[in-house]
Amino acid sequence: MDKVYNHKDVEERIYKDWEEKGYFKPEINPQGKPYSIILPPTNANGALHFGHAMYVVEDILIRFHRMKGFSALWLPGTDHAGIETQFVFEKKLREQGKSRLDFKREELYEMIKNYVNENRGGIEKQLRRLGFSLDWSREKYTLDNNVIEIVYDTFKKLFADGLAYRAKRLVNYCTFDGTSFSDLEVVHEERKSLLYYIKYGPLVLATTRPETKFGDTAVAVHPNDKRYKKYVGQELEIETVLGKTKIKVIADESVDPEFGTGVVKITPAHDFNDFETGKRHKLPLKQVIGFDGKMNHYAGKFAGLYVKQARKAIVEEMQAKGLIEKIDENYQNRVGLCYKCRNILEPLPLEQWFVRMEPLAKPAIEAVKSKKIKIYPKGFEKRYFQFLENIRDWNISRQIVWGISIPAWFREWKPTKDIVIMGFHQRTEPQVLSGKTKTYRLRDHDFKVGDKFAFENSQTKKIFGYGTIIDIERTVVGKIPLDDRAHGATYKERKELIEAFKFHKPELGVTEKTKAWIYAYSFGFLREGQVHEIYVGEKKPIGEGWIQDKDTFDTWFSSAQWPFSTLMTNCDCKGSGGFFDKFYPTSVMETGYDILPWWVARMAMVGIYRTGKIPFKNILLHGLVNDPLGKKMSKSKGNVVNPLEIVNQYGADAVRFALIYGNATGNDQSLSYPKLEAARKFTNKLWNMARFIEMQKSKIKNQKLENNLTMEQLENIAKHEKDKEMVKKIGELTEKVTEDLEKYNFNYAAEALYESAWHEFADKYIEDVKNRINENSFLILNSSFLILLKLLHPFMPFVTEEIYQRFKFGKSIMIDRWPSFAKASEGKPSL
RNA sequence: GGACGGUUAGCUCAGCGGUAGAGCGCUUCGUUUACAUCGAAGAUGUCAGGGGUUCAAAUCCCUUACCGUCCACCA
Repeated sequence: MDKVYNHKDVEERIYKDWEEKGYFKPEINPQGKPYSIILPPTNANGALHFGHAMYVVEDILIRFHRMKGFSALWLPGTDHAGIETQFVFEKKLREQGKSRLDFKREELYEMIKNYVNENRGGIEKQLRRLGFSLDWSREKYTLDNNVIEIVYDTFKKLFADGLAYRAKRLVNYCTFDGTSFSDLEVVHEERKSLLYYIKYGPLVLATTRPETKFGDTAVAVHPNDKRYKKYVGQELEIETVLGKTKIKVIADESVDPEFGTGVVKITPAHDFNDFETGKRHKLPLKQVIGFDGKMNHYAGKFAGLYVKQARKAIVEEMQAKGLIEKIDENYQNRVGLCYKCRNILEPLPLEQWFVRMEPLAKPAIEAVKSKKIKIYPKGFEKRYFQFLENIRDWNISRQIVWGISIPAWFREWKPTKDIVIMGFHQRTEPQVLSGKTKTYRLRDHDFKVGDKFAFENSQTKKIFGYGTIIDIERTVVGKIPLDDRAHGATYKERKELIEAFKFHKPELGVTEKTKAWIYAYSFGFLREGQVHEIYVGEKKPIGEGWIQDKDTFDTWFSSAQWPFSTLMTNCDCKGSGGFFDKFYPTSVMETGYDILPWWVARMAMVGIYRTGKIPFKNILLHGLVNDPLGKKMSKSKGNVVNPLEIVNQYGADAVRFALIYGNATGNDQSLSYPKLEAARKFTNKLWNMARFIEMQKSKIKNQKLENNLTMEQLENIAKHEKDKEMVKKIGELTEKVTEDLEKYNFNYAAEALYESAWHEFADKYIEDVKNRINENSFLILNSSFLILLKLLHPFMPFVTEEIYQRFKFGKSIMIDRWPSFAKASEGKPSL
């Protein structure tokens, strides 16, 4: 053995050997109880960063359980990372003087696909460098066909249950990147904005966005504001930069009389608050800013200007016309920025797919409250609840090409002459508009599948949408499902349903046995003159004129399904049942706390919804690795440290140990070079302890001493006081490390191991035994060292394996068993 | 505007009800025949400030300050 441990001679060779021998597969413990972790999917196009290095926690758990005899599965996978990847690619295009707009959708998709394929496999190699015992034969990709199928099925189920619906709403739209984002993806930033006080006829109002005034469809005041009471309900004639126009004054509770002048302009198409106010007062949506970020024709001579330019030009002209009373230059507000390009997001009205969150969030909350899912460290429970309790519907449409296309089809509605009308009570109209796809009837409308009909508001007699019948069920009231989300309304008891029917047809004397018809339909709405039908399914429906939804799913929509989509598409290849049955729910979901709402909470919701079971039993969250000065690593700051360089320099074992040692689970840490150096020295110390023992071996006559003894055997043969003490200490250490690992107290275990190995075993025990070595004490020395190695193996897999193989003539430590200790032995022999 | 986390030795951080801990650094001595090193011994802290609970508080409660993070549609 060399005097110094050289990780470069060891790590690559050993990893290859492990992988070739199939040690990472759960099959190596065929009888074991299942233990499973799904690795958070890494960006297929990405490179390793310290966030990935923290997954060492998962490797520790997997190696620990594998040695304990579990059938342990650690399943890797990669994510197409839609927005991330498309934007990286677009940046490349820009460098070549091109843009995404120069290509057709299909072309762009192919280009990105090729680009990703060229880079794929990179991150997997890097994860191997860290020693991660991932079952690579089971690796999945979010764009694998069978994964996509599962994503489609989930979407279809959501649609059929009335939980996925299409609605035109204001979305956070980045006019630079050309896509909308979910609420979570908006970065809010405090900014100093100019607050303009603008004259609206006799009124003055304050706004930061004078350029949206062309989209104003009202001005609002608080209903109790005495100053303005006389104007409410009036139509004011006002002077604008485009000449005279008229505007209505409304009263709305949402107006804060204290802010500005207490008057606010209502621009439903460009402000989230105003959109809501507009809905309450049935104000028209007047979009004056286009998806290209430019003013449209409503802006008159300002049309074609970008928002910023338009604001400047309009303000100048207003000032010239004396329409601006004053400008407050010290006003602070928060603006929503695109998390990718940092441009200001424009709230724009767009028709998108939304997922109703409340029905999904409730069981996810309940799962944690009832301890079916446990969160570690416990402090994160609050954040989990906070997010789920205040959740809003999730916008899952993205206007990018790199992603899973949405299996939905639209077509323009062409009413036929003999269009049939189906009446809906006024109060059910909102249900239909938000995605109701079933209706119960007591009258046979003589519909056939494929028939078209118009939705009519029975009270106002107005047509508000169209539909095509896709399924008809003839039944009786008593057999109508009460908890049918696709019907919009759900009933707790049959009584309520019968009441509802009586409301519409009192003359029939409805009972459970009354005949009923259930019509399921695809639906389309009348909106601003546009009419279209919606159909959900992968295949183009029969009929003319269907066009597929051009959008793709939010990447997190597929990620949210990762625990079951990976397991449903994997098997143990012996035909004895799929991985889903065996490994779902997974044992632990381990990831950085920063994606708790983005990913973990959504997995909990979607997992429970789709499979009826929790997706994982435990949530374990690790902290962030900051730069040595404690600042968050980021490309823009230029302080990103490449973990591979650190691995090259210190060895994977040292990097792993340094990340665990002295850092409480879930806490952030700063990358510490002294700690890395200390960990490197620790690997070297272990190496030299082994070297010392090897040297002693030659002094011993009995050469059969290579076999390690169990704790029980050691206890029996220890004669010398110091030997007995050592055996006792090793037993206690085994117990402590086992407990700490089971409780996810990785740092405790690492610290105890470091302390015991170095300061007890090496400094005290070896120093003592050195001068009195004989066959008996050598056995103790050798065997307790091997136990130490096994305890250390989950943390430092490479050195421990290299030494172990030398001691055991090539046998792997990975297929040895975790040491058991007399006191709390699980009743299994330790070898 | 809400919420969470942090504030402990020069530095990086553990500890979270029972007389202050680790790594690195520092001081002294020793070793260089397991250890590009290692060992032995040592110094160093009103555990952010204030108040409270307790026989006992770095550890629980309240409060203040500073730092950090997350969430939130105020023109």
